[in-house]
Amino acid sequence: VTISDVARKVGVATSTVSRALSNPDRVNEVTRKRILEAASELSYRPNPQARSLTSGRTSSIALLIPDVTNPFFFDLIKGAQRQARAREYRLLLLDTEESAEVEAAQLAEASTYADGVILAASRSSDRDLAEASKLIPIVVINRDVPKLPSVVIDTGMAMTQAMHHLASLGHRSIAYLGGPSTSWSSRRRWRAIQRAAAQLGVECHQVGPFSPTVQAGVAAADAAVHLGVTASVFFNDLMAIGALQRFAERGIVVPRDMSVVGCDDIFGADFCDPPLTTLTAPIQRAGEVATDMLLAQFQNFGVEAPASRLRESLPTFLTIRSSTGPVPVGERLARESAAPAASKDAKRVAVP
Amino acid sequence: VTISDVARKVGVATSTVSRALSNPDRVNEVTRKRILEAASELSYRPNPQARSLTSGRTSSIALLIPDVTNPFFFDLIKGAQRQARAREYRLLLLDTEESAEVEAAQLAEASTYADGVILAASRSSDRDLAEASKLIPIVVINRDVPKLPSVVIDTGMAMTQAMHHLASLGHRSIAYLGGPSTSWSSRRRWRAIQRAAAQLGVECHQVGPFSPTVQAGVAAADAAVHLGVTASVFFNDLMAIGALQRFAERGIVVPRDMSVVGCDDIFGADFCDPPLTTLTAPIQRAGEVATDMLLAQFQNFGVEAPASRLRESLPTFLTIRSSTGPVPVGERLARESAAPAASKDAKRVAVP
DNA sequence: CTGAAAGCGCTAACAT
DNA sequence: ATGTTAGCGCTTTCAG
Repeated sequence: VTISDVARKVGVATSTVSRALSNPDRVNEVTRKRILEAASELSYRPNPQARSLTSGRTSSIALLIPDVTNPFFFDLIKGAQRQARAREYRLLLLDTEESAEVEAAQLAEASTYADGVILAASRSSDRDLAEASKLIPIVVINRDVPKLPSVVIDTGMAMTQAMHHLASLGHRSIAYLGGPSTSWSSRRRWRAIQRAAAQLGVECHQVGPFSPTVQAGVAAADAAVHLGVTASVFFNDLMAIGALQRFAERGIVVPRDMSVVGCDDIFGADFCDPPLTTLTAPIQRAGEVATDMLLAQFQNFGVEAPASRLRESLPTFLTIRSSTGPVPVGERLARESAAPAASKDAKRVAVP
Repeated sequence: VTISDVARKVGVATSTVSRALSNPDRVNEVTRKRILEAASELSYRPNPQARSLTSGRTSSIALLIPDVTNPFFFDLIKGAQRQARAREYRLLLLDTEESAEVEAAQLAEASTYADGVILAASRSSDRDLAEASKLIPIVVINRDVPKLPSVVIDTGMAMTQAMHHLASLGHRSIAYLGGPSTSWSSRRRWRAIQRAAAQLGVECHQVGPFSPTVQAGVAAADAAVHLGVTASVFFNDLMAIGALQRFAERGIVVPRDMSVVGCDDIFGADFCDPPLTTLTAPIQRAGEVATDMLLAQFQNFGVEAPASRLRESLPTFLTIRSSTGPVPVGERLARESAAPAASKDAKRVAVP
């Protein structure tokens, strides 16, 4: 059942039916009513393919994600899905498998069947992204590319809070277990840590890179122990959770022997053992905002262009649970006498 | 850049280009090579909309899920996404918001832009599903609809194992905290429990329905306590995890005072406190299999029809962790004298 | 406000 | 093996 079936039934031209459906106000109210009625009687459903062939719009957006099983992205998907649906767009889910090449390929392909792309935690270079953005509107999440609209979850403030929290508990030597080397977020987090550490006069080390997974958290835990720190800040909750298991395995009691800080507050962070002190990120909101920004780019209905912002920054906050605690007094004394003039400079330690 | 640009450049008809791209073996090898070359020089990309307009195929399938944030579905999404990609299909993700109406609407719409639909944990009636399957090929997951291809995760065997496990630990009174009343899976689980209970001579009660969420697990925990059972089997891990938190809150030590069994073995089941004894389900595999079954329906390339199976059953197994343990001897004696002739019949208890 | 007509980019008979 | 010719279902000028 096509548009011409409806046209025939009503006794008008197909173009009138088309208008009645797409530009309701450019057609007489009475005829429109008759058309709508006939359409529903015939249970007519417009063919999206035909529509996009002429209009150029596909009413769907693509969400590119490095790994769909990473719980961090669940809420992102949820947010994007919800907002897309609210705006009558379809959501295509693409997994880039943590690979820049796959990402580029998906991006190019998506440009043929989607109106826009949301790119989460992109692994591509700025150059490639700029290039791709000529093909199709893009919004990046947790990434800062010149000229590209982005939404970033800003962990800076909360990370500073976390460092103060640790310092106030007596920690003087802290490790940052970093994420993938291609991760813009990880670099930012480390910078925030360094800054806070310098200000607080605590020693901090970066170790990594690690894959942002539970599995890698196990290795990261061992690295932290090897460094001899009393507190470890992990790139994300996934790693922190893996580390928690590893610490338990090695008889290292959290938080007595080691304080642990995660990041993101994903599903599970509140019920692991012990519940994780972490940086709570508005992930779902990020998905919604990104979707809105994307749609704003191709929905400028002559509206007084609200000068759609190019960069939306979402704040995080520190959630203190049970994985952080005070440094035992005995240990603190021992450490202080052993390292009377702890360097104030942040150090970078590589792990093979 | 369209197909005719390529045709002009090579000096052939558009149809030849089309063939070279779609039916490579129906065109001379030399010309095909020249066409492919020209295409890549012009960086030609076929227009999927135009293609589907004529061919009728859209190269995309839709995955309908009651709630994208439910971790159970993460792996399902992963499996479907992966397999779709491998078969060069796009995956549209649709959230039905646990509602039969939304599901029906999405299903109808999807039939206009997708080649097929995977329907996970459908909330619709058999009748509606049969109706919908006339519009578009459907594969259902965890559901049994006459004539519709399905993949079910069969928890029956593992549930029996779990009951044996509990019985061997001395439990004689067990609660099943059920899922949504529309959940086919929940009904099946209860049946398996009843059967095993009868065989083992243990008393069992069903309580519910509950929403399959952490939040509802809290309420379910209280219901289990109220029943005075020594072991609770939850519809899924989400509920079990919520219950674990509630038990801790109320000072009920798991597994000393209460044994807890979950279902699915989702992300988190292994690191909650205590780690959950649960029925491990091959969820990702289910997503892959469902995708395969769906694609098989419209990819019958004249192949000797392998009589594609209508029902694929995936086994689960019992994973014993730390949330189940023996009934304390004192308590067992007390119970036995208090209820010397415990009923062998399963009882259903409603909770307001 | 409505109709006629010309495509959008591609595929699929049907010819050759 | 390739070219010709119709469309697929819809939108969109351009005329009335």
